[in-house]
Amino acid sequence: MSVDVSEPRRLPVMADVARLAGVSHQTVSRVLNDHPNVRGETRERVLSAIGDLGYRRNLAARALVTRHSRTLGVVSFDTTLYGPASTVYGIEQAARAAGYFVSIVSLKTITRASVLEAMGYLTDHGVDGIVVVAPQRSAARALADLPVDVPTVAVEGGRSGGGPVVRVDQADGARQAVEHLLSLGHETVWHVAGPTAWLEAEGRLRGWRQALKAAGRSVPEVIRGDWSPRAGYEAGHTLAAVDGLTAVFMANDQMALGLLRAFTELGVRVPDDVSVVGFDDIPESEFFSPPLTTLRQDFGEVGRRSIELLLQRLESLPDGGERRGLIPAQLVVRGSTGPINRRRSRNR
Amino acid sequence: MSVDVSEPRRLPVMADVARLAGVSHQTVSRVLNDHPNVRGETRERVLSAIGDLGYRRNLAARALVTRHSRTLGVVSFDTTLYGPASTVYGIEQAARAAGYFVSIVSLKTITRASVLEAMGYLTDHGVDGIVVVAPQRSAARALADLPVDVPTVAVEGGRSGGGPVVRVDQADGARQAVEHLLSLGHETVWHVAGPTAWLEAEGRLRGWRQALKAAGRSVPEVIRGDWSPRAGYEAGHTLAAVDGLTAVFMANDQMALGLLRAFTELGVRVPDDVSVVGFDDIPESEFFSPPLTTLRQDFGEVGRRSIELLLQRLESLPDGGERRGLIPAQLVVRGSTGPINRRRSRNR
DNA sequence: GGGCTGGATGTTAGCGTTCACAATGCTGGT
DNA sequence: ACCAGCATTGTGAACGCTAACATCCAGCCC
Repeated sequence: MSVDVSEPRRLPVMADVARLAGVSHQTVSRVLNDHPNVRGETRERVLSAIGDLGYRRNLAARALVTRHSRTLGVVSFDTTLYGPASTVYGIEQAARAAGYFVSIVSLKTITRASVLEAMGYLTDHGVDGIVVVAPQRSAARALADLPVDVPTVAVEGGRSGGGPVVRVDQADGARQAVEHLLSLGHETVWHVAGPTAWLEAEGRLRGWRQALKAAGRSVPEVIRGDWSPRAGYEAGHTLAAVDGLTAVFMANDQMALGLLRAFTELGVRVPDDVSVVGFDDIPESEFFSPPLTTLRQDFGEVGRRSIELLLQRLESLPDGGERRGLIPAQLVVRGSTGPINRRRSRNR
Repeated sequence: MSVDVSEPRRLPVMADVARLAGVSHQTVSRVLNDHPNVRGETRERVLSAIGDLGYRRNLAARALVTRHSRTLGVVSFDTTLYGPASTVYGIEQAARAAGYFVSIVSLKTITRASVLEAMGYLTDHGVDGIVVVAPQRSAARALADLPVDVPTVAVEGGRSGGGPVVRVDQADGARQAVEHLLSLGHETVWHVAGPTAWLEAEGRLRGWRQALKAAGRSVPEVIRGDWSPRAGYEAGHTLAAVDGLTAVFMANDQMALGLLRAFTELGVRVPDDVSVVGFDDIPESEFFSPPLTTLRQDFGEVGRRSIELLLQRLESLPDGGERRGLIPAQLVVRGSTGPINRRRSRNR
């Protein structure tokens, strides 16, 4: 009795396809790479041999000789947060649409060393380009004097080195928030900012301050948070004790949520007593109590633009002159802001 | 006048290191791969040559000959959502800790075809193993009869094929939710479920139903949502009209938020009139109004366990016998649940 | 001291692809 | 009828690494 010990057959390689189609391996390669000079009938024959064998080309071998991998690297900080997660998602979709693959490194902490290590890791793996989504000051600095020679695009990185940067216009968003509140009759606007290490936090802070100054209003003391709802909650307790407070601009929606919670506990009514504006427009914001007025950031567009810029450099496409993508934030007015109520009867 | 046209110098390769260190390239390879039989002094020499030249090994060449890439693939659905994002994050951290790299494919829609395409894409790129984070029924089916021969682990996939699966014990979580509510004196518990296509939704639904039956309670009609806050909001309007309603178990926190919003608008007090339990414990839940009682899923642990199982298969580590990781959900009691209030005076 | 063991190192041959160049055959203009 | 020119196809040599085998030499036992 002979058992059918099927050979541990290797996966088919180009030579196998060539043999079956009765051509040389080079012709197979030409078909695969859409080389123009292949006779239609030959192409058909090769294609059907590929189909029969279930051949798939070995990309490692290809990468070895071409020196590119059609893989893009992404370095990101905390992809658990809505903003980075959405941006990475946008990047991934755009990259794949352009025929690229995406490898990702999520950093727990952003330091010059960790960013550099991540980029080294990615270049070792032969990525053709890198998008760095790391909106902290330290990441921006790490990028500025980069020893790596892989094309790179920064997201929210505002680097000094002049490399391409894609970001949302934070300062302008903050300006819109302030002007919206002032137009409702508020005398001034308080601000709970994000950590100083974050460029986005600084951009929003700057926009807020400038808008107030431009309108000739007093600029209240800045309160700092760490983006978390808890920080907003604590800020809420602080702000509830401020006399004459009527409007607050929170640096992100999560902190706005914490603030709303604190205000609810303390009997501060929104928007009757105090108007609140957030930033990000996370999916939950529309259903806060009250629904949050906030600034929408189009993270998908950020991802797309960064891939676009990266591919421009990679494939030396027509430059378009545009080295920076500045994407506007969009004010979404909901129930958490309203006209100032001068006859309010808050009890503190 | 002679211009110093510096050669477009290639990156150093192993042969360059070998020459500088006065050894053969194979010895360099041995040093790099921690082969035991290299004299200490030789190793030092090689290492310092590597340092001087800034040599980094070419992983494409390595992958070509070894047939592994030390890269793991992740197929995921909508990494914008908190759950998938956290899981992917956990996977990435665990993989990197184990010396693996992570490539990711995010799917917009889950179909058998799209999952298969993603996996083909990943195998083309030579990944050594794949984690599929795609908690829909269709993804589970796609995995069941997989033509690809790469080791795979499913997350939340509960496949019939018997491959390894890591998941949170949804049904048990739902049971905890129901028992918590019953213990507070509620007669029965309504449920707003997720889409039928999602295995998690079905698991929670099953657990809810079984727990009610086990306690001999009536099982109300199921309401379906799509996980979004808006769906919860609409369910809130429906449920506010239900007579005798005192407790609701929402299939996720986002829908719970929408429900809370609807109840606020309609004057239904939580927890005085109705108690509400969510599922997920997103960072925002603690700051809802009121803070949400919910079931915490340890997504990081899910990621770690899935990598652990995958590596077991890849490196044929001691199996541990465990082909499935079942991770318990943990009840977090907050302000949205309370004892039944029989003398309530709701006005409908 | 001769053969044997085993550590340390070198040599050679791929891995599967693309690139550069060569070779072939066909067309058409003169 | 001849040759240029082009489309089509084939040949051989990289790409940079690891695996397998070969070699050398020291130490050891009987």
